[in-house]
Amino acid sequence: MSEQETPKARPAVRTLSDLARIAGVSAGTVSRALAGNSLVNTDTRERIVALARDHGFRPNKMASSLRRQKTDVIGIAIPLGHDSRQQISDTFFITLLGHLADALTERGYDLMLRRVIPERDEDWLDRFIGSGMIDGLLVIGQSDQFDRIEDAADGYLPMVVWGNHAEGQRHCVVGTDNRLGGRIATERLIAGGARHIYFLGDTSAVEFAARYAGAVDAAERLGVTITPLTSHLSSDRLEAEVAANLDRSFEPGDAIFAATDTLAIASLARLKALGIAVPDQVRIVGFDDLPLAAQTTPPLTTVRQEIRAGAFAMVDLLIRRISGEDTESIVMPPHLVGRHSG
Amino acid sequence: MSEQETPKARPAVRTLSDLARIAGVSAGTVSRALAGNSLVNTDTRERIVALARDHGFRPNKMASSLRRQKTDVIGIAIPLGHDSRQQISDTFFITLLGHLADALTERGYDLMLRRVIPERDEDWLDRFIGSGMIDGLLVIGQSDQFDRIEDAADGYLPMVVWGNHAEGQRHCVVGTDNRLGGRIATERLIAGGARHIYFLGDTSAVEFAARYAGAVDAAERLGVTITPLTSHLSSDRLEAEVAANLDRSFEPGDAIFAATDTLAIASLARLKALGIAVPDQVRIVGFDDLPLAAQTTPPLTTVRQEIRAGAFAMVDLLIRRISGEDTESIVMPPHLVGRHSG
DNA sequence: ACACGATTTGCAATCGATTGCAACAAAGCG
DNA sequence: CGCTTTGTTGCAATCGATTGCAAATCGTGT
Repeated sequence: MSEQETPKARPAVRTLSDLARIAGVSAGTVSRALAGNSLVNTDTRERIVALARDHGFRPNKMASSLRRQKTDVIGIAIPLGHDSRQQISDTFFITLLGHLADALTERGYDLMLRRVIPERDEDWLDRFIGSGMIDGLLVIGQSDQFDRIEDAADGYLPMVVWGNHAEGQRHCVVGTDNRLGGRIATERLIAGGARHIYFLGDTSAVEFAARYAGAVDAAERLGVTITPLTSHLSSDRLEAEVAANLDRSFEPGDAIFAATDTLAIASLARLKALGIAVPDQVRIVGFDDLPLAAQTTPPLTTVRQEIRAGAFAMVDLLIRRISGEDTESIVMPPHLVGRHSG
Repeated sequence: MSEQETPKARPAVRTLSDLARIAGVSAGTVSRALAGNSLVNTDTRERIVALARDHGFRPNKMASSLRRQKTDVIGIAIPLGHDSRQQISDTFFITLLGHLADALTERGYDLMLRRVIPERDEDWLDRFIGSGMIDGLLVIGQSDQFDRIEDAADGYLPMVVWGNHAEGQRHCVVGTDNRLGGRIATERLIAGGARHIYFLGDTSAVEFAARYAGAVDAAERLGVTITPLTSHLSSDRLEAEVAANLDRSFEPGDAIFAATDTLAIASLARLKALGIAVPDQVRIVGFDDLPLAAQTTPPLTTVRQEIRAGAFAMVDLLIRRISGEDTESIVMPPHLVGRHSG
């Protein structure tokens, strides 16, 4: 077994200079050859490339990054401000992350993921930016860090944020028109006969606050009562909070607008446990249109966000910002997906 | 607005030398001061630390990594071999990723995520390892890359893999005893009256193959028929494949063992659409015990994997490997969670 | 007053790849 | 044949932080 251990017991080619010595050229030439630089003679280049392959040589990325002042790595920060536990597992964020990974990989970037708990680390944004490890930064969700993000954006161009767009904000954001989404969800409920709407969500996150604001717009305009109920997204609290919030007597005309499909699905489960029929006794509308939303009983009526398109837009904007352009934000329209829950 | 733009229009302290000049010391001293090295005078150190804070100075991590030959970054590779699209969104993998992020952050590591499509990139493992960007590597799922992982493990100690453990394998793995899990799932179905079991999953991934093997063990021993049906996990194919696989006439005694809760939940939805009652006409058992499993109708009977414990174990092993120890694999026992679907 | 030890600081090499500039050779031109 | 042009290659500086070793400072003991 240990004698087998040396199929390639060569001195190990670790650096450009090692390879250069073997090839009988200088390190500079090897560097240029591997970079496909046309300055080197074609024969030389092919010989060097072949040698590199044979010896399994890979240039050290740290050294390269240092010299070029470019890492080909994009940072992804997930602030867990208003909800410090485990928001990373929220299906929506994860789906977005998956698509971002797709888009970035396609463009030749690696991604460096960092969970951030702003309460414990005031300095998270500047630290990440200043580390020199990343060429650009994507922030997934503003959480309650809107102001800090604004501050950072003043001095750091290559940053794009997923979240809500506010009038006159300075950082570049991609997201859904949350207020409009809240409005159409609420209008749907009211059109279905709702007279009293409970909003389930955590309004200290700006995205959700905007959905709530939209709901209030519609409710007030149409003369319907609306009551906010705070429910967090962290998986360890979600069920209990939803249960507590729904432990009330519902009357005809009551309805629920959940800030998130995750919350809506938990509500569905809770109501079933309580023996309350959806949508007959209580109507529910969610937000996101996760794949799961179509599979619940009854299938969930929800407001769709275009996650994949959003992810690709974020990457596109970021890359333009990296090259110096000061891009505008993108606000995507939400679409109501009418199914059977509300 | 643009006049406001310079609240701190100082020359910008970007390097150790910049700060050293301001502090009136040498770069070496600054480096030692910021590292908390006791060689420097306490007064000097405090002065330098304060100065660094005032100027928002952050040492360049690339330079540091290069010099120290240590990056404090752990790579996480997600091979999408047997299922190239979007496996990253599989809830199980994502949950694992979340916990890994927790554990690594706690230990002071950053994480670099890389989706890998081995078909398109033969060299993915050595490339990641050889890049010099990471101090260690976690691989989430062996997919169909078992042999390649074995090869790499011979020459690279700091690597831990989530997946299945095979007799005599050389790479360090953390995972559930999939074969045993498959067995107990199947025994449960048979105890409930099943005479013919359909296995839903993709046996080209070793983890799932082991679950199937366990199912076959139990079925053969107890004289029950078992039929494998190939269903992939990628979100774009999953529904159609499950639908196609379940588009058959079920007879009394038929049951389904889904390799994954995700598949089980999709099956539940499909059977409901077909008007087939669970568990009265067909019993179903899943695998993973995702949070969602408790919320389906009927609640899903499944085999639980301890994801969080597994994630922390992986990180623990990895860190010991980074410091040179050659750790053993960890195989965790699966637990049947009996609910109502099977 | 001098030597010696303990602290503290500076100097300069180092990590490995990249790249501007100079050097050199070969080829083209008058 | 001498001179310019084109094509290749080497040399050495550079990115920014770290660290072994030497040097400087201060204090103390004799």
